Amino acid sequence: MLWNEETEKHFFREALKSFASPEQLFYNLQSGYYAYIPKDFDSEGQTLQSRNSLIGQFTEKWCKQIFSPIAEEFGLYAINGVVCEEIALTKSSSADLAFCTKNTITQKAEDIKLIFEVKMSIVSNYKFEQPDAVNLIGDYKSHKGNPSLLRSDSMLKAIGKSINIRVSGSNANTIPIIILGNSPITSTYSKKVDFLKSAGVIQGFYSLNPNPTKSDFIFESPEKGFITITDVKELK
DNA sequence: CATCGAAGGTGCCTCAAGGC
DNA sequence: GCCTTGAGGCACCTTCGATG
Repeated sequence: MLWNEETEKHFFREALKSFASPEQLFYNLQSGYYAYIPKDFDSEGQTLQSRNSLIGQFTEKWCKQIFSPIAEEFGLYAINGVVCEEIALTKSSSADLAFCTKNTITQKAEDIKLIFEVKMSIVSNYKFEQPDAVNLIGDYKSHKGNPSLLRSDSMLKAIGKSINIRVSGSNANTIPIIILGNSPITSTYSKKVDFLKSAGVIQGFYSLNPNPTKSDFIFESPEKGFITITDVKELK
């Protein structure tokens, strides 16, 4: 299964059940608990920070799970947090996910076959009702937050990290880099992702969320530098 | 045990472009 | 001309790992 609203509800339910308080996961507004600030709502001075790390770790593990069977078919391991000093993957800035020939965190460059950078977050908006109900109240166009690849910051971070790998030495030249998101991109990056692909810097930006909204969205870029994955077969 | 730095993803502010 | 919309950039807070 690719990313959908159930995935997001699952994240909230599991986090609430095992370790997180509602205040860590949702905005606590006067009218209730919200995943994002709905448009036209007052944020009441809040900027939620406590969810960031949690959703970051969740999405990186989620990507590992969905890619593991594919890696195995190629005789490779899908590993989170891969370190390889010679291509700028340090302990503090490791590869979110990578396909490797050996099942270890620290790798030699020649054993890394594919690098993923994960840039995913909660996409739609939800309202939490005590004790454990999480209900969809709108897609990403209905709230103030820009999820995943729709944020310029996220695109710049992904591009910057990829360039950092590319300029670290000749060892990094032949390893493909894929950016994984769960939202579309903005129109202003459509041509840029195609140029990054043709220039050989980043081999693709993939959205693993087939239905981010019921209204219009950018499904793919002209040269397929950005694509929306619609089933697991296509992903392979 | 304390400190520091980096990465995680959020809302706010500004400004330019487009619609009327 | 004014108003709306959206992209870009910034500051923010939390967490975690490395280092002293």
